[in-house]
Amino acid sequence: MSGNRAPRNRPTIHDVAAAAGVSRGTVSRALNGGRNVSPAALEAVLKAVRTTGYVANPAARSLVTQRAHSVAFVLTEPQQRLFEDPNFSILLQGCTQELAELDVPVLLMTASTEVERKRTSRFIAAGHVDGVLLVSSHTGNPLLDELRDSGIPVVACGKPIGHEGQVAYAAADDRSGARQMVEHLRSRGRRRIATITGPPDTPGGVERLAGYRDVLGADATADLIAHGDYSRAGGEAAMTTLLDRAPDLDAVFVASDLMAAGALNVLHDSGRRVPDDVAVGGFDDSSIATSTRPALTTVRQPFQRITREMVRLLLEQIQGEPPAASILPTELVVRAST
Amino acid sequence: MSGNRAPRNRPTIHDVAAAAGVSRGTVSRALNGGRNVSPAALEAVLKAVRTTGYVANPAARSLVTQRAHSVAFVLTEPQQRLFEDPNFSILLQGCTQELAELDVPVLLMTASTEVERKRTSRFIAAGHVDGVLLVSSHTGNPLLDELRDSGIPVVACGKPIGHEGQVAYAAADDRSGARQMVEHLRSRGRRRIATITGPPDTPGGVERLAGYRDVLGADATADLIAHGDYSRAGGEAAMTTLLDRAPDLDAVFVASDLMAAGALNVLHDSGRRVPDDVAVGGFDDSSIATSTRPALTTVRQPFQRITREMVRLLLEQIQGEPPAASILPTELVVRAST
DNA sequence: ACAACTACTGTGCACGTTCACAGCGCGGTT
DNA sequence: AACCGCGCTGTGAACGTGCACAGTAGTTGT
Repeated sequence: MSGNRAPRNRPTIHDVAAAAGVSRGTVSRALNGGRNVSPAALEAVLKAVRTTGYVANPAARSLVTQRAHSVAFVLTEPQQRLFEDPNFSILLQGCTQELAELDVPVLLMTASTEVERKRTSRFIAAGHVDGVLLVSSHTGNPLLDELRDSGIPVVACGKPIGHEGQVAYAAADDRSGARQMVEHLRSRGRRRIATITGPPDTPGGVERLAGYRDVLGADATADLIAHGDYSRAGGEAAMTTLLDRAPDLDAVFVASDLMAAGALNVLHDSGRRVPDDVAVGGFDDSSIATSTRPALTTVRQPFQRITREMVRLLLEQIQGEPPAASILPTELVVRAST
Repeated sequence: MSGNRAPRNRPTIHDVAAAAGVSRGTVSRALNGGRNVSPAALEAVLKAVRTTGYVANPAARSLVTQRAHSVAFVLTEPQQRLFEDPNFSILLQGCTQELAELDVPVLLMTASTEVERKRTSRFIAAGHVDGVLLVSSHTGNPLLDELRDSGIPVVACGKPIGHEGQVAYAAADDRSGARQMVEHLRSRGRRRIATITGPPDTPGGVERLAGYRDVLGADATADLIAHGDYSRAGGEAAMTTLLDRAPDLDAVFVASDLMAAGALNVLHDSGRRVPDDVAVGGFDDSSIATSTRPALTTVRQPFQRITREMVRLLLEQIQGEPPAASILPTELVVRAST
């Protein structure tokens, strides 16, 4: 299968021990924690490590410690999302950076198709990683059940509908964030406030709609509510539907910035001015929000805190603690579109 | 350091051997390749694997095979790029998918700061991965030298300036692509064709400018050339400079779609119509190209082929073959902006 | 009949590390 | 004098796998 293998000249812990004039055990102790090692031995070991260029073999360490020292970042969404919606990139980048500081590498895996899901599931069950960061908005994916059954620590991003209390997660306070936005639109004097929601099988789809209803009550009539799928095209389609059903609307709360960008295009094409005729509010405060024309008023998700919490919750579970949840506050960011 | 460890109930190859009534060696042979195994033994092993739920321990396997069975995807750019510029996401997604089919996971690592570079370098030197996919446009990063010295297989994305012939790489034919675009602009009757380049220490910055000069010759005067940094803001700044220096320009070839999006905004704000007053051509054909107004004429980079070649070149090197290069053709995509 | 070959199987070893245990010298207490 | 605890150290035993080697039985060739 492989070609001729080069003679491995990598120094082992034996070489370091010999160079330092101590035993393997002392070298190991000196490098891991350093308890019960005399200053003289410690110095000799460190010097020997420097001269030999020794680096511990991760496979050998994993074999005995039963720890992979790595975690998986699993995306169950269609892969296209990874590069259309900046949210996923931000989450990935945040988690990677957070974990890199702890010297824990991140394995990127996808599970959007049946084949991929099986592969990923088998891979994780093989013990290749110590834990899983699961980014999956849609519910009903059997991967979460499989992971839970295999007993591996998991942290979801966003409330895992149907698994609350069983699976750890970190999420923004979607409902309260939606309330902030709709109240803001009202305070601007808007009375016919429509909404474009996320898919009803996602926490963002459910919670942000609930926040919208909290504020509008009976004013939240069915003609003012259209469903999107978090894609730009979905936002365009939903906005078209809304204009058709309620041409007199004077504001739209859109459940994601990407969909809001699509909605802005449709509003522009219909001849309406934003915000003069129609105010538009987004959700996420992703990089898109500042590049639309006009710049988007939106609800900032604290992504940095979310990724930090995801990592913390995962490491806690790896240490043996039970799964917990973290819900983080959002912030209204007012720009030119409202 | 860790809590109380659960009693490992994971079945080992011993358990499978016992259940199948054969020896460990036979199980190993049956699962790897299956040469010299009797049909009866093979079936017994497969059945035992099913009943026990056995999955090979990757650490133990790596320890003996001296292979990590994983590769690293290393990004040396500022991290912000990962989620602002869709190109990186596409490369990452493509490589991940390509490798997933071979059951090779991808470790995502960054090396934008000094600390990160050292960490990544040390990590790779530890033998945690079999090879490196290096996405680094800027030259002069010492990581490439470090990796080469450590003898690990590396494939760069884009020609590694100053390392040609030493490091394998896959890249689009930037120069020829730029020629295609500038010739297209000329064929539309444009005569004052400006360009916004990439940074001069990147292959795209150098080659695409060279292609522009190939076509324009003496018409490529200095006032028509502005430098960008592949960011949207950089595109805006460069476009502003160009309009200031050459207000009579009637076309711009921009070395990336993201910068072109920025340029479009500036042109719009200056009251110019695209393409009536100024034609705009981009480069990449990233997802941005279809979401600008008007949609962007651009040069398509064959990202799928690039990632496929990167993976192929890497696997080849891991098998012991010398580093090679792959240069792939581009394609002009005409939309509304020219 | 004997040797040689083929197809298959079992066993020992090595991979490089961590961990538990035992041993050591030393000073202080019983 | 015997004992104990303490800080430090070396040693053997895993961890689970793949591979080289030797060995077996059956078939073929001379």
